[in-house]
Amino acid sequence: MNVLEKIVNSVNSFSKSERKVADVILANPQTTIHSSIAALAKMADVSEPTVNRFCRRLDTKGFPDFKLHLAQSLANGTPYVNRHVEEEDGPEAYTAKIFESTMAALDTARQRVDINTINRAVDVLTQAKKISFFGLGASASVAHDAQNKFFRFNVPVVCFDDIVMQRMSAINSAEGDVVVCISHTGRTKNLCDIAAIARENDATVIGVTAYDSPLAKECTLVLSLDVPEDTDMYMPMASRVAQLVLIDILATGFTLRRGTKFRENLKKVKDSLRGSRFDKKDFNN
Amino acid sequence: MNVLEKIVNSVNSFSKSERKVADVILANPQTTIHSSIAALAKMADVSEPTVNRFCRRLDTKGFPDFKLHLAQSLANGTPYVNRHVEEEDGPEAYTAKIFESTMAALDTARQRVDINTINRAVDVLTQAKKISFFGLGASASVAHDAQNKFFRFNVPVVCFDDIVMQRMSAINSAEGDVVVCISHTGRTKNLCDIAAIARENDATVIGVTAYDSPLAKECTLVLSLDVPEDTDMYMPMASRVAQLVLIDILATGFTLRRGTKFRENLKKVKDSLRGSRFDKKDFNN
DNA sequence: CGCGTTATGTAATTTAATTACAAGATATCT
DNA sequence: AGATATCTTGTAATTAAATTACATAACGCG
Repeated sequence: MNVLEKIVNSVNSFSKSERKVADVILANPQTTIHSSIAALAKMADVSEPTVNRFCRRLDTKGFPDFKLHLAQSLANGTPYVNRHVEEEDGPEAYTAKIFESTMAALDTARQRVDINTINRAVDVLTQAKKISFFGLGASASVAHDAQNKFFRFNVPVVCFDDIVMQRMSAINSAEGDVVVCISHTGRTKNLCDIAAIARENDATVIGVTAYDSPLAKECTLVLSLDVPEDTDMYMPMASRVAQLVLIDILATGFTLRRGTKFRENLKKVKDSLRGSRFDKKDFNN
Repeated sequence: MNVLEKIVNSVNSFSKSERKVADVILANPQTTIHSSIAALAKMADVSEPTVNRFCRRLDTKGFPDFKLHLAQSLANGTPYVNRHVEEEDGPEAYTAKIFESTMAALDTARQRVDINTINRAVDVLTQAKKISFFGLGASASVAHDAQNKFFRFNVPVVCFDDIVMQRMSAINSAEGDVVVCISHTGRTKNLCDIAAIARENDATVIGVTAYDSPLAKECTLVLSLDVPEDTDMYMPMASRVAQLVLIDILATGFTLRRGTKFRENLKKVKDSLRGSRFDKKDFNN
């Protein structure tokens, strides 16, 4: 694990003064690696030995060794760490934290996602007679987004964020149909029911949800992300971004599988939007 | 240029002893970063000042600084870059590329976003009598997501992805109302109209859109992201993720501005979801 | 071959980091 | 509540590391 993450993770096992050191380092990591122990101690308003003890607590040999590790962390591909937003944060602070936490979450997701399952999901999707995306609450917007993407592929795709519609749709599903159920926790009862109903009717059910959750058990294929979420905010943020990226990946896999001539079809859809736009370049939405 | 490359490049401009130092470092770079100047001098069979001079020749402040640079080189930072998906990419390749491109986009967005505007947007939102989120196409799901977030704050919030509804809503807006228009390009004619109508009716219009676009011109406040987009896929991907993160930031700023007691209210909303869930831990959607 | 220039090493100095210890704070138990 | 133990933290002393200043050696060139 890299030192930056380690600091963030063990932030509660720190003492008051160590905490001060951690804050200063996290706030200006670049400055830290070019500072002496004395300078850092002064910035954090603690004594030099405290800084030293802080370094040792993180399993480094001492301050110079700590700086080395820190330098590597910063240079590494994962400079982003999940940092919690705090009460007294100003706009710069929370903006930076949210961007960084999201990037950190995506990095984690990338490492944990199972490529084989993705590949199989793409397989199933490309052969689907009909694709349905179901989500509730925050996951509903992910489902909508998925619909927007797959709709461009000229395949029958529906999306419902209404339990009754979802239920009706699930009951009417048949072999060859693919149902994608999206839920961060995988514990939304209604959605579990939908998944079960769809499977009883021989549809293939793909779950974009937590590993080992009740919903996961109802699915044919589970794409789990297991992204750490900032519970302080009481809102799904990073997890939902990861879900969206996963959808992007499925959509991309889909187009690649369908080949070049299919891509031309995509371009046609995009061009069709041009009429609704003001001139200059071309682009979507 | 990283230090390792620099050593290799300037290997012929070195003196005999410096060359010895370079050889030792190139042979065991990992060892070097954990050695003292004395140890390295001994390994290279030169004096300590020679090592020091070697470091300075490479434009570092001295030996410790050189070790820092070397450590960073070794961490071989593959920072996130926007890598385009290609026809022949397999599942691992396109999965990695999409994750990385998205992270790169977020990184760009973070650097370009204007904190002042964010702060002002949060200001306006906290004082809003009513908040409306409008988007079309792919941006509609971003608008939905925003609604889902702000709805938890117990403020009057609406979201329409239908031009007619948007239009009616815009016409009925009044001073103190805030309208958020979301569009990647900012060239969707219908949305520009909506923004203009809302402003004519004294609403504050926040645009989450491209800088200097037709839509931007109609807005009171413009939050531009200017994220590079992979045009090959003909789908908005990274841009929409950046928009979502921006919404997260606005929502976070909102809750922070409203203070602690308000956060308890948020928790209440979250807890209310519990009944619809299977047990174990608690979380959203 | 001798002079000037550059390269290198030795020893002194300075700077930085660590250790040892003591005082203060905090928790725990009676 | 008070006393004792434990954990934190800081001050001062010590040690280690790096840098500088200077001297000597190697090398190139007329």
